[in-house]
Amino acid sequence: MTASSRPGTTRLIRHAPGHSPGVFTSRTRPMSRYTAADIEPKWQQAWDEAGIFTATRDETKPKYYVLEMFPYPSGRIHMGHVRNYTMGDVISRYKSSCGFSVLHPMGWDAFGMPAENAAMAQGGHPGTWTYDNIKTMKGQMKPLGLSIDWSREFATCDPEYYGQQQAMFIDFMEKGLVYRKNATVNWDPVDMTVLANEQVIDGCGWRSGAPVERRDLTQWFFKISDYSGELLDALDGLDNWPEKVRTMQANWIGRSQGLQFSFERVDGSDGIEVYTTRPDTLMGASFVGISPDHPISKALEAENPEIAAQLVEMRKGGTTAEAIETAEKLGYDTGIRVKHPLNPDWELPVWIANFILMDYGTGAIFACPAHDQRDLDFCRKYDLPVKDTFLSLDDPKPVENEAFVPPKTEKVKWVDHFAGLDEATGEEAIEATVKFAEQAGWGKGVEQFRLRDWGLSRQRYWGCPIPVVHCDECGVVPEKKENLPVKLPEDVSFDVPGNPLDRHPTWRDCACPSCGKPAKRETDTMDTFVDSSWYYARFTSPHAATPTDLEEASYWMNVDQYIGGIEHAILHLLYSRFFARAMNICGHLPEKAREPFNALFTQGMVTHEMYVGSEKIEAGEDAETADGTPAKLVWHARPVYYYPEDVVRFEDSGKPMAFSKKDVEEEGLDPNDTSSLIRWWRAQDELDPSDEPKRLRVYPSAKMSKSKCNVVDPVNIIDAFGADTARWFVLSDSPPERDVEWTASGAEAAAKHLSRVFATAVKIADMDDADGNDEELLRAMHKAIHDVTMGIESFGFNAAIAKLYAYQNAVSKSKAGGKAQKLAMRTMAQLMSPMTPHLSEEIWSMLGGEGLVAQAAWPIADEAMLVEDTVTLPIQINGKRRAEISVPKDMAKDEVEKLALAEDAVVRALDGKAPKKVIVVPGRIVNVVV
RNA sequence: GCCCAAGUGGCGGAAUGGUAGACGCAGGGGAUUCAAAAUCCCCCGAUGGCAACAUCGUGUGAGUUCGAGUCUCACCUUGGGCACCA
Repeated sequence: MTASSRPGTTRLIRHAPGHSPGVFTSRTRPMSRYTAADIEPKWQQAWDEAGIFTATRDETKPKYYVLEMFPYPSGRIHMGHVRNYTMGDVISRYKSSCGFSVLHPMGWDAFGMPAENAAMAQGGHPGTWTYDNIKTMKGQMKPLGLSIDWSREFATCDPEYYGQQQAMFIDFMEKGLVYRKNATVNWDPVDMTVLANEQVIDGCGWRSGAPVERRDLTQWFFKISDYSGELLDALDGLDNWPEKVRTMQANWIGRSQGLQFSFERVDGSDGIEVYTTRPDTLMGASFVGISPDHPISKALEAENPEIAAQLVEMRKGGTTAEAIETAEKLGYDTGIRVKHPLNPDWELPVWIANFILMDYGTGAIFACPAHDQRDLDFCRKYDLPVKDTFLSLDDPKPVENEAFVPPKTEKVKWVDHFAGLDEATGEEAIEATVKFAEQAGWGKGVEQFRLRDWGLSRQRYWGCPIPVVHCDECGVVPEKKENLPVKLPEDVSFDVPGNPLDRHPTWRDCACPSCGKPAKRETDTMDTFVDSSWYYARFTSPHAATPTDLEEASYWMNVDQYIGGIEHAILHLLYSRFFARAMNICGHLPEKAREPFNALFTQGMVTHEMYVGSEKIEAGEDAETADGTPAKLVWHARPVYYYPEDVVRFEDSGKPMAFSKKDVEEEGLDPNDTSSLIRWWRAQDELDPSDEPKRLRVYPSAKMSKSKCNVVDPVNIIDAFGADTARWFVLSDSPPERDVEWTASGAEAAAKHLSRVFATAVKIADMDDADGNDEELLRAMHKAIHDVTMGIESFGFNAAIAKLYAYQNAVSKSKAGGKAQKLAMRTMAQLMSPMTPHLSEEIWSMLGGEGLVAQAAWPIADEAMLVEDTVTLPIQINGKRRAEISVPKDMAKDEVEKLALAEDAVVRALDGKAPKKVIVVPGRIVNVVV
């Protein structure tokens, strides 16, 4: 019945008439062995010719927009890209099979510093570097067979794109969403540019890593802080975002509720506004503190050199985490006195204190040392009074050198207060106090946010020019929209630091859009995060003459599934959420797109073992060591990283061993002969255990990085195994949100599996269409359909792949008739097609599938086939499995119970007594309690 | 310091409150081969036992439940985020 498998013989490959793109007929060499290099280009061409990835607006179908975070064109794709885009591709292809009209675009986040750095280092123009890189990377991505609509591709450095960004900037200006102000900014001394607060990490530039300096500059800002409350509240609705990302954004926006009020000055001049989240501790006030950058501090500084000197000292403090932790509290008594709002006879001193930030709240506070550690440290240092306002109920002792700061939900006893009960929680007391102050009219409850406006000016060349003009007569005027784009000049040099636009001989010169007189262009360009804040919207109409085409945007938005790295949890995603709102206000996006990403998935990294050896190096001849020995006699080791391909790796009793391939070959050993390698290594170990310079240390799971040499180039993998293997591997093994460790054996296992599937398909294609013995296989098929579908739907790609392994085992062992086997194998092709699209097409056509598998409707599992007629029920005794019985699936409960109680193990356990209780869960389990 | 997430074999990891360890890797045994590679088949948590089987077992300790990897509380460890934000 089953035709014998004859490897090496050619086979006829059938395909349905009428569904044959040209490439089908050109197929000349049916294969018996899986050769990705032959299969993959062929099907990519077939997809191209059929144009199946071109997104088309089809009002009769539901739409689905899949987006992966677009790449920076650094020059080469890496495994992280492969993993990211493969996940998106699985979703995209799956949704397409399910009947959705899918949009799956790709573009380039192309502005930014590296292009300028390259220009500085090796000459040339940043644009040339960027577009060359894009070409290379696109060339590397194409072989992956991604279902991307390349007709929508753009780079953010295309004038068509950034021109629309400029148009939108002008719209934002009109709506009051952009403004210019003089501000103390974060200046990166290496990149010679300004950074947003979000881009300063531990006091250092996010890109350069250099400690950030403070500078006063006139800068452009987006009014993102107007949306603090909305951006925070809307997080609750983002059910399909990772909890982690929502928490990070909520912390970043940082809402607090408090009381704002003014301390009247004893000398009658303007009062001092303060903000506090603990107004209930007002009776414990010790002094009023103002920031060194507070207007009062600045005024005093101008007239008093002693204060000026003190302030220089106070502002010095570093911004790094350790610096803040160890920073000493510094203060200066201004001599100013203010009145306590509840008792005009109670005077408080006003101190300038280095720990008070100007840009949070009002830049001024009242200090309650008993219940705030910072205030307490300050008061102890300058010998200011410390007064308890409440005590612990359990341990009511006054504060010494540790402030008493219980959770706001803990009930405490109040010793001095003016509103609320004698025993109350902090929360209750705060509420009562705010109410009291508002009624008395001296204060009001306010909401404060940590989020500040987004400074977007950058003093760089390779970015989107800010489309405004500075006119002596008219001031700052937006460029006319018909003059857009304001293009970057081509003739620039990077031989000196600073902004080439500033020193360009003519680029700045222009006519004032308002009065027509000679004027100067703005030379700042936009932060590159602006470019990535709306690209998802542009993809819906990438060639429109306006930023978006509202009709297209209304159809395609929102992004149904966004996929990217966790590193963008705050910056990019917060800015994009703001931009979507601003674009809605300007009419570029529909109301529903104010929250642009319906679902977000953050994928893990691809890691690889790291191989580290050491090299003994001689110190410089002139150097001397501490004890005076000439340095050239001193040896020390320097870590040396090895590329995986230069390493011979094997395991000795499960312990990973690695040696440099060069060393092994010099020893005259065969790198593939593990047993002699182990003998060699063990012998070496016994002879001279102290000297093992040749053995490399193996560190697992390090993020792939060029400097650590633990990179695997996707191009090499595709050359060696094919795209389908690379795709299959990055999805298997680890859950997508976690890191996946790239291992050579894992990649080989993936390749082997695909070969097995192919071989099974070849064998089945040769069978005749006989019936018989089909039941078991059909059940396995429907179970696979069910399980794989569930896996994809829930982002459990690794689980879906495991089910496909199991299904392959079932199919290859099946004794069913040819007809059933062919159906089973076609279904295999369909279920695998989101992950391994090329191999799936090959198998599909080999087995007479109609058209392209990429266009076939996703199979639906028959529920009836998922339930077995007879089930194996485990029998538990007191919750421990002790036996099992096989029964018809719908056997009555008491029948099952009778059978269970007759089991040997149960009889033994009962020892003649009656069971206390018997639980029968139909089709699941029986538990006997004795 | 505050907030969040995760701890399961030698390894990556599966498990709607219902047979813990699916699937893969590594390892062991066998078939095929002159031999090897490739391929195919079997075994593979720990302890005891020739075996049937028994006992233990999902970071630690308690709890809820007929039944807990899964739910609750406390703790430990690791990873991540925030942090002089009043």
